[in-house]
Amino acid sequence: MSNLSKQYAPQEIEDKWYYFWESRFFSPPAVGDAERKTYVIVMPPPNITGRLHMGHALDNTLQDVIIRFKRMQGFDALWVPGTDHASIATEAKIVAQMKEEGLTKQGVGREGFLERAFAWKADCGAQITQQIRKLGCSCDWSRERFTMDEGCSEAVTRVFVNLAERGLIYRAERIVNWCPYCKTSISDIEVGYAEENGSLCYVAYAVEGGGQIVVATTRPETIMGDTAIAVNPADERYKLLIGRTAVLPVGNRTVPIVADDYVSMDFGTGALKVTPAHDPNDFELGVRHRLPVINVMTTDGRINENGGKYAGLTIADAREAILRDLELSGSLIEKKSLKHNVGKCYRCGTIVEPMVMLQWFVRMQELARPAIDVVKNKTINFIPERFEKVYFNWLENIKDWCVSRQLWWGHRIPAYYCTECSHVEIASRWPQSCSSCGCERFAQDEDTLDTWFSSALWPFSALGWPQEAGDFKRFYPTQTLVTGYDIIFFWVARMVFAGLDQTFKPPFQNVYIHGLVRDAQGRKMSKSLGNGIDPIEVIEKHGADVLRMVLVLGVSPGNDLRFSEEKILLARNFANKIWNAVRFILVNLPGSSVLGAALVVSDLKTEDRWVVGKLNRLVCEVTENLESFEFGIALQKLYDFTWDVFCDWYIELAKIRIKAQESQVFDVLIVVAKEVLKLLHPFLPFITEELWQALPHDGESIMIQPWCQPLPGFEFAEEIGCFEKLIAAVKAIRNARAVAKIPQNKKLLVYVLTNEAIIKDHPEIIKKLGGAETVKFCTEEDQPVDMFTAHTDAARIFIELAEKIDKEKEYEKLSLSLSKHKKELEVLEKRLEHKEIWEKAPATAQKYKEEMENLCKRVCNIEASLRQLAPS
RNA sequence: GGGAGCAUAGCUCAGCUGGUAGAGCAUCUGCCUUACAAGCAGGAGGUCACAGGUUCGAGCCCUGUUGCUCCCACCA
Repeated sequence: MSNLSKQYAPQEIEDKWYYFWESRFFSPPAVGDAERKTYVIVMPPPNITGRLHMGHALDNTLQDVIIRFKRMQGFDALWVPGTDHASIATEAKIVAQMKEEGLTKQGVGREGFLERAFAWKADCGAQITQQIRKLGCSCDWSRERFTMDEGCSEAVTRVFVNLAERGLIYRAERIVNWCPYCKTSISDIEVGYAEENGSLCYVAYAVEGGGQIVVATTRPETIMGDTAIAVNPADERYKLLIGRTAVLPVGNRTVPIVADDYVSMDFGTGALKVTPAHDPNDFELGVRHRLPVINVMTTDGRINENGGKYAGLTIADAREAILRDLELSGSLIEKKSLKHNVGKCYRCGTIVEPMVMLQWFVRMQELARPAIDVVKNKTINFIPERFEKVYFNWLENIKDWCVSRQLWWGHRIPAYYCTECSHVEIASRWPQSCSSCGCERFAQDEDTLDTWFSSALWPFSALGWPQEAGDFKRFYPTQTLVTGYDIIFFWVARMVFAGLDQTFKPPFQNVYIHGLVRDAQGRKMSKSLGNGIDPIEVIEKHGADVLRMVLVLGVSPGNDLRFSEEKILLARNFANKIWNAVRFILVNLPGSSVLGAALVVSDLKTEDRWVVGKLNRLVCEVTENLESFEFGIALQKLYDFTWDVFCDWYIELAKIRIKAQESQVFDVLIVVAKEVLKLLHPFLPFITEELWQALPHDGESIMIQPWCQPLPGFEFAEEIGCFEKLIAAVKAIRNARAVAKIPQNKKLLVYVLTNEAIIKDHPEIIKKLGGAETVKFCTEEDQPVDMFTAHTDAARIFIELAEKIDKEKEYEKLSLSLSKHKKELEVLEKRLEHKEIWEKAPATAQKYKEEMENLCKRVCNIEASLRQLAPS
């Protein structure tokens, strides 16, 4: 089989192999051999809001690398794929889609809306799973899940009911973040703060019985919601006013002046208008002083009927109108510009309004504790470790979680209100009768749950929980979670506490955190910038392996990654390199003989031992790197070995033997190539499969080959060092040629003076790789005098020049390099002078000593040459 | 206000537990050597941000400084 094209064409092979694998190897049995260990990853489910972006490609590539590696290591490796209903994001998309058709949510009704949503899910979900396939992900599609499928929904209901029974879920009027655009409450972490220019208005309130009090506010439009003015009890300026009442400058209502430590005396005037309905701190203050709560806003971001004459205005308009009125009435004392932070909805960017509303909350304090502990005691490891801090910081300062959303797309809250007595039943099924009044008519809560509520259960709900048998039993808890640092709070922390609380086990052992994919300029890829690169386009142009390589090469845990055209070329060239290396073997392969046989030490030639020994080291290193999630380093080492050791040296060496009709070299070529392909397979699954299949092989597929093991007895530590002396000699010749400016196509006459057998025994290697026509070995006595000289530790090399050398120049040059080497020697000597190095780092000391010896030899060589050249 | 990350060749970045600074691209020189010009060989290019400290030895550890980025908190 040698009909491979000169250049690698991924388009022709990828789909073929994917479907070959999918039907055979992705799905480990639910009831397995007890001896076989499992390794499980549950895929972070992509939102069904659109196409996959580069972040998904990175996330999934890393997971596929791990899962393929573990599968080859002999684990029953399971990777569960799925998609997320992404309630708020998806609902927004569907609303937008309906708007184009002139429809509204209310118009089509809840049923009609859900019908559309499920159709959207079917469509978008299928597209996403197709894209994941294109990437080459070896996940088990027979176990594909969706956060709103029957099982996951059951899990959600069950957890909600369970938490409610234990008093960990409650419904209450609390201040929440309201997005007037999405028309739903959102949790604290779904609000992003950005600094904006605003103004701080100083507004005078008349005090009953005379005088006035001036407050500073950034939100004059909420004055109608004021229910107090607060001052610090220690503030001498206001001591006499505490307990009196003030009159609102608009609307004429009176409010008490209260004292509270919360108020800082040095901000503004030291007096604070208290609006419990629209500010979290004011709400707390209101609770302490039993202040009434007056909501002045509607859910779509306007002033409501409590706002009197301003009712119906948008918040921005109301602010202008009130300021105008305050100015007219003389109440507006001053307006200073002030930079302050404004909260915006994570999804749509609309300014979020804090509002008091009746919502459902999860009591977090008690749930957070165990989640902190499992990371503290290393039951769960973050990679890199530093993200633990972020995690602890959040959980240690946790606030209750608002989980109800005023949306339709999601898990409907399993709370049922008795239509007679309003009693609430929380149950997994529609209740039979009211436990309070006995009547049988109920209305279910209209709200749905925060999308992250179901995400929190994903590691176990995706494995079949609450069904305890089957997949859940065999595969839970999982081993590794791979995700980005941007969702540590949103998701990771919540999975940990939900898993511990519901299954009594941590849901995973390792949390591998990766960064964001940025563009070539280092900017975040985003829709608004239009700088996003579609992973599928890259795959179509260059193949999935190239995309995967770009994403893994240079990736390091927790760090962002730049994506550039330059890297694509690097990866493409590498794919082409391996392709051609194997093609070289195949086109030269002698026809009939059985090749790629197991290697026998005694049969191996010196360069074979060198390459096999290097491969052995590579296997150890790459395995270690993969075990510790150092993917970028592992791939870099594979790149270096493949290109430098295997292609540039070993294949070049093999050519000599192929020309001599030796067939045993093919055993080594094939064995090394296949081992490298196996090591590369987790990273580049398609090309490695294609090439592995093209080489003589046993077995169905590379993806189920046992992972490479270092071969005992094939370390060849000494042989490697020895052979590298020969390499150094060849390099010295090449170098000398370049320095002497002899073009490549001109063959050289080379003399070599050496005591090393490895060099003396391989004139053919020096000829072929050094570009020499003739190689002659000489001794001290008969060494040539008028030739260009180069030095290695082990040899002195003379090459014939087109012109006679300038002895003086040559002498100068050699003297220079001699002094350089002597300086190096001095440095080493100095280091070894200190006794401590021998005690603390004997290996290093030994290395230095050897280096010194080599350097000494080289210095001797140069000195000898100098004597030859010396003007008499 | 609190925390984190980054600063290494012209550019983009690697560099694990301290042991003589690496890759790709770009650049320069020479090669179409029958696996690959998406290639081969060779070269040039670095006070590892700055200042101290620990150590026989620091890109790596400690302290401080500067610059950039991010996250969290949110005194109206």
